[in-house]
Amino acid sequence: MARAATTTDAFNAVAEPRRREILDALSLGERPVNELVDLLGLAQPHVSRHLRVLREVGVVDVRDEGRQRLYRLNPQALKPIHTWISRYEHLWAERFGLLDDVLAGLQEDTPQEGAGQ
Amino acid sequence: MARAATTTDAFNAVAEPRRREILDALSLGERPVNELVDLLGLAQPHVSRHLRVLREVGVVDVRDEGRQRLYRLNPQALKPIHTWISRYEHLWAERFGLLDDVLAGLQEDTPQEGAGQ
DNA sequence: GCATTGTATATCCATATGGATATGTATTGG
DNA sequence: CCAATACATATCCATATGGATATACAATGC
Repeated sequence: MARAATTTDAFNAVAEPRRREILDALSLGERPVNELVDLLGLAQPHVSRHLRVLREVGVVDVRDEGRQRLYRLNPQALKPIHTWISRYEHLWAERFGLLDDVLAGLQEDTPQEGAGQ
Repeated sequence: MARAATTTDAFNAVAEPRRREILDALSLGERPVNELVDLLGLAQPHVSRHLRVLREVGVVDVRDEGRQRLYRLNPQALKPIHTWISRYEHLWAERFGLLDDVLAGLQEDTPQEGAGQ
């Protein structure tokens, strides 16, 4: 079996930097393909293809406006990524590691200092 | 040009579900390859290969212990993912969209209600 | 030293990628 | 109806994936 398709899920879709750039651009508001082409400096067919991938995983939506197609971010579809990665967030917090939290919970009176690296 | 290598960055590395499973397992503590093989139900060479990818992007570290190799999570390397995705977090919060925040900032006295999806 | 255990590496293979380019389709204007 | 604009789709191609399997290497025990 080969590598999972980019259209499998949001994780695979946003692994491509260009597609993240597209999402970043769309986070500022709806945009036609044209503008994205300019912003990314890619050929139009490439941008259209990237948009297709993003659409297939539900990360963007489209709307027809005359002969333009306005793409719009659908942030809900990014939620699983955030949910997953958030599990790890506390591990790189100021206080390093789990142990500090555990200890702090056990003896809640001892003042603490950030052991930030 | 083909798709970026899985070893290009953390984004590409964690696009593979099995590798996320490995990281989830390692978030509970250091583990030898053996245990990961059991946990994932994959063939040992596959697990070793996944671990290589994760190691190349710096998401895990290894330590030799006798004839075992103990893998350990290096959460720092996941930070870029969290940083990126966090840009979008507020978009799926209770209050939907940016506008609410902007308006709330401008007129800080008007009480607000959740404009739930 | 040799077998055993624990991992890593080296093939083989089907698949889909992403860039390039050409062309198809839809909307607007004359 | 034809040209122009705005996108989408259809190739072609090199590449590396991830699973399978066999094998190499390294440490331990006898």
